[in-house]
Amino acid sequence: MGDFMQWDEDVCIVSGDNRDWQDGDEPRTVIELWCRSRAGHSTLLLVNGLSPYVEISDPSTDESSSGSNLSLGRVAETNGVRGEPEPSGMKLSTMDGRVRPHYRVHVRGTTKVRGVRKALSEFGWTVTSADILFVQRLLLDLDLGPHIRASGEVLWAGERAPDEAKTPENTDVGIAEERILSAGGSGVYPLDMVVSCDISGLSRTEPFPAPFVTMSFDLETSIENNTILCAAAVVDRAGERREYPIVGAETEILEKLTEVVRSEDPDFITGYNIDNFDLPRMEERSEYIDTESEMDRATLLGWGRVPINQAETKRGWRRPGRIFPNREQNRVWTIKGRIPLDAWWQARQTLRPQRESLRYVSQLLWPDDEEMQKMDIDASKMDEEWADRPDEVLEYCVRDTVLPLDILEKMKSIPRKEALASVSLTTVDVAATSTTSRWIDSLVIRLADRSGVAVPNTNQGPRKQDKIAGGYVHEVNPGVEPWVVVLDFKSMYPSIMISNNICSTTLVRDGSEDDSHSTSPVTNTRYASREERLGLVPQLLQGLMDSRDRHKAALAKANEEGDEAEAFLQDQLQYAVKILMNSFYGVFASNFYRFTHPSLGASITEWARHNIKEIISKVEDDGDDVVYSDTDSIFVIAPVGAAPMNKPSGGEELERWEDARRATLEFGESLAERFTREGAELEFETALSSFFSHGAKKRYVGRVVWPREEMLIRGYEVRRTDTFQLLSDTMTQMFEMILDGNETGAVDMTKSVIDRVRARDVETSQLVISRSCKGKWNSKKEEWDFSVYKNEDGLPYVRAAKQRIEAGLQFTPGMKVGYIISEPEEGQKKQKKLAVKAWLVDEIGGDPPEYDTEYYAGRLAKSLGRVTEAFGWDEKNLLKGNRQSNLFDF
DNA sequence: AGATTCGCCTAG
DNA sequence: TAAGCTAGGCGAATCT
Repeated sequence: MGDFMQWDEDVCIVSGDNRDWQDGDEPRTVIELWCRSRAGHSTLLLVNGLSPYVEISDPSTDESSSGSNLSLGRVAETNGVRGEPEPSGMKLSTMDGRVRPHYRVHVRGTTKVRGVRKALSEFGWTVTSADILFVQRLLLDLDLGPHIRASGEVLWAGERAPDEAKTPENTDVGIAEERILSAGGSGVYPLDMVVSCDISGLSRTEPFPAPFVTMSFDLETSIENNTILCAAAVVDRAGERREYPIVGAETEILEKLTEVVRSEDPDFITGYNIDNFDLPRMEERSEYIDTESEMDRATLLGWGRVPINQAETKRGWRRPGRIFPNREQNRVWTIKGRIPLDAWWQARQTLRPQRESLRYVSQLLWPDDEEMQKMDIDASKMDEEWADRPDEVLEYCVRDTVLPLDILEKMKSIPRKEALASVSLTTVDVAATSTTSRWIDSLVIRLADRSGVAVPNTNQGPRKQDKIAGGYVHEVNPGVEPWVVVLDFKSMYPSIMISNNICSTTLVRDGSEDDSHSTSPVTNTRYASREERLGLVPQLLQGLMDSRDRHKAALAKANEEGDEAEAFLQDQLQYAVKILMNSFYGVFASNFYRFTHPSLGASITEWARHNIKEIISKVEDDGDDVVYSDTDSIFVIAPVGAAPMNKPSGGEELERWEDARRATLEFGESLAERFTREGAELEFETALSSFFSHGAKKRYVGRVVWPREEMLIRGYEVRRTDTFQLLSDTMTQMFEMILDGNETGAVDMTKSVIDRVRARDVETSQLVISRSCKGKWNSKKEEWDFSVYKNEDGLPYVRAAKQRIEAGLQFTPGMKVGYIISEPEEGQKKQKKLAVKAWLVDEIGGDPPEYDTEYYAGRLAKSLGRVTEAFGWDEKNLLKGNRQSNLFDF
């Protein structure tokens, strides 16, 4: 037996899984951690030493009980239980607010947990901590985050492994495989290294930017028969890109693509719309191609980061082999050990583009780069294109794999996920593809385990329950108001949770009343004082607030020292903390979360409404006017006397303007100071030289003069992705003029735009409207199903989606569908519905459809008329088309 | 013509 | 099933 190579290094955990195995007679569970090292190679860690467990308590016991009334012996004899239950001390149950003795019950493998949980519940035990993934359990129990130091023995060292890690044994596939199997692994994993370690070999490290490897891919497929015509992949390894154009028979294409995945070993897999197009298509084609066995199919689609062997390819009970990409119940795709990250979805979430085609998004990001937006292949006629000019199609395919990498890079998607993983202490895949409740679980359960609080299971079943009341929104009057200050509460909901100690562990449930309690203003919901018991959530939120301050300080320091990399890292971290803090309220106001109670969310908003209303009435008592308020903000007119709203270019007028600005700032600061108290910091956010609303809540505009000069627009069409560009641009221009006091000019400008529309003097692309459209694939009928809608053909965007599909273009549930309202054709004139024409120019070029001039003139007049009506010009007036708005128009 | 319903999108 | 929340505006179709 040769020597084992001892090894330790810093890695970032991409993803994890667990594997039950037999160590002789002993059932064991090993945790597999797929990691990227700080130095750049990939490492699979096989971690042994932790066994799955659940916790139990006897509901008939309480704080004074020395044992349980139910039989612990019977627990030990239950099928799947390992050994005797161990007392784990007195714990608080957040289900009933009682403290009672708890026991830890070890289970013989993760697959037995479900059965043990069921059996013990039937005996009358309350079972807790029973729905936590075993990988998550490792991070919780060892208090790890994604960035760890790992030390163990190198079982396998592949080509890209550091030379100093290599020995004759660990570079020999046969020997390595044997050693991996006896450490609980499944074979030689397709990573640079496989390292075996014990839980004692893992410890948390400071976050560092891991040099992840990303692969982007794209398929071109036949519209006639769905076959794959060609494919491309590009791999980004520390900024170095390698392109793989792939042609050949369909089987060959799939094999080559799979070979790229297995040899390049990427952590992230991206592409444009891979979730809904490329991955499902590959699954379908690989199943269609007649293979002898799942082992054979693995050569076509074995993208999972596991060895290709019988165990990994075999379909288990309700579970396909780990070797294949898999989509559970039509939801997100999982690829074991890797992270599928669809560039389409990321772009949509981050950029909120008006349209979502790859072409449109590229143009948005790189308006000057023609090469990136070039579209010389008609995707709706792919079969002909492929027959006529395969080289160009392949080139087009390669370009469409490069763009998603550039898009992710531009949006900093991957560093953001890594930062979120770091602050929420989860693996990177959980941060990237999971949901807010999982991030919060990671922090809350960790603290609960250390604080003697039992961890209940996630609430199952359909949601019923009444909605809780939300924030307060103040009425707003139509018109312009000069010189307004905007103040808002800093992190309002988190602050309320902290200062009132709101948590399921502190909620007073027994009706007791004590002066020390924190009592909500209207419903008198009570929470224990911090001194009596500091809530888990307030404790976590305070920690997050402090850590955000630390990251911000580190960011400032790094900027000062010119350390760009460090500044970037700290900025990502502080931003991730902000996101995470703001997620708490939503999760705790939901009704499925394990640590929630209907009172929690309701008390938070109750305090919020109380606080803001109290300030409004105090400000008004002082004689100042509150013009608007939404949830945590308040807009107050600054008493500055008569001063010009728009900045004069010089002279005495400019001085008066500057005096007004100075007085406004002083007023804002004085309000902030006056109303800030412990745990409720009211910040002076912005000063406006003018504020306008047409009188609807959540829709307003302001000219900001402090802390920077800009226009602030909220709610209006300008902000929305479902209006057309011309409306958005015209409205922006109109607001500029209104805020300068030039109301007549605004009306004239608007009228002239309406005239131009009527004269067909605008580009049709300025008139595209787009909205998200749902839909389900009906695999029996082989068609898209829009029956989620009560009246599918009554919705313009659904009609447009159907036209898209008809034209042979892709449709993805949830995608934004663009369309134009056109003149109704002769036969349709009687119809009351709008004549919709799908906008396909972005994808297949060609002539745009003719637009309906009266419809667009009407839409402009309606939206802009709502605004101008505030000073006497209504929709009808705008439509009159009389450009000179002088006195005679009235 | 006004009211009602559905559905999307935004503010916070 | 898996799942952050509520308040609010408005367009289009449809009903009265």
